[in-house]
Amino acid sequence: MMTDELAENLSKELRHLVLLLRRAAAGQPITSQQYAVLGSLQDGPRRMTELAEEHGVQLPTMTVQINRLEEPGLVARGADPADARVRTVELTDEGRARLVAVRRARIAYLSDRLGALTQAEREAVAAALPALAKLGRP
Amino acid sequence: MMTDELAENLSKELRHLVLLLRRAAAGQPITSQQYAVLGSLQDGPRRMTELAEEHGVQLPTMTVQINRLEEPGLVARGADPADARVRTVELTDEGRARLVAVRRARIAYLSDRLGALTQAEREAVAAALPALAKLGRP
DNA sequence: GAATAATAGTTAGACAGGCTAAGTTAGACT
DNA sequence: AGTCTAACTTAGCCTGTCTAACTATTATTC
Repeated sequence: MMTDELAENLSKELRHLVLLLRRAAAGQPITSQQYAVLGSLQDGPRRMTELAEEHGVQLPTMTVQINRLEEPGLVARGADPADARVRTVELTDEGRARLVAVRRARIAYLSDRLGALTQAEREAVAAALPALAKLGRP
Repeated sequence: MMTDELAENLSKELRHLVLLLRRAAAGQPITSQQYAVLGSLQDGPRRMTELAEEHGVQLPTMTVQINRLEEPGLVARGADPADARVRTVELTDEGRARLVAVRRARIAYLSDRLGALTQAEREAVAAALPALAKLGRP
């Protein structure tokens, strides 16, 4: 297999990316997961099932996540008028503000880190992003 | 800043990579972190402090990790003859076997996923790996 | 149309992974 | 000898994840 060597190298580097992610999230008022969930809500209300699927977790996990975002008022639960079993979730104004602030901080951090690369390295990262995105969602 | 747009896109894709990592680790006999720690031991014994630093965690976290690897006999603790405060950790034969098996499974999974990309996409990923590695360790 | 299935969520209990604070033991340094 | 520092471990807390079991609602089927 031609891809085996690449797979091996990719496997080694995934750990570094986890560390990068940890550092990018450090010191922020919400966790990386909470940020991701808020991001899913920015274009309007979603149902629990959708959110769970989108984030690759089971429903109970999403219930817990949403509980923890609801408690400080970052999201609000609603109901689907067409189906009383369904709970919808949407951003509050405060949640939206938080999302924007955290996004800004994250981008600033990554931008700073990217600044430590050479121009060629940045271009290589940019060129690989679509493929990495594709890898992540089977 | 020129890098801001790249940072924004990278930020978006990091989540997909987390999912990739989760899937690559799913169904294996040890967790992703445990695998990473075993990997650090393959070239010989290490001290706790080294391991913690290398994995970007605090010492107590590594203590717990090693406890969980020691209990099923995948690693063994030893002593440093020169300094009685230091604990060393090394792979057992079983730990080494486990490491090899999990590595093989991970690579097989990633190789399979990479097979779903085009040749050009694989090349883009390969070209970006060094830069991604550099990003992850500041 | 009542009984049964399936669907959407939640609750409860378990475990890994991470942290800080505090304790222990051993070396280093006046 | 006495104090300071270093290397670990222990304890307690939190997040993130899971499965199993429960509730409530909708869909199906006879």
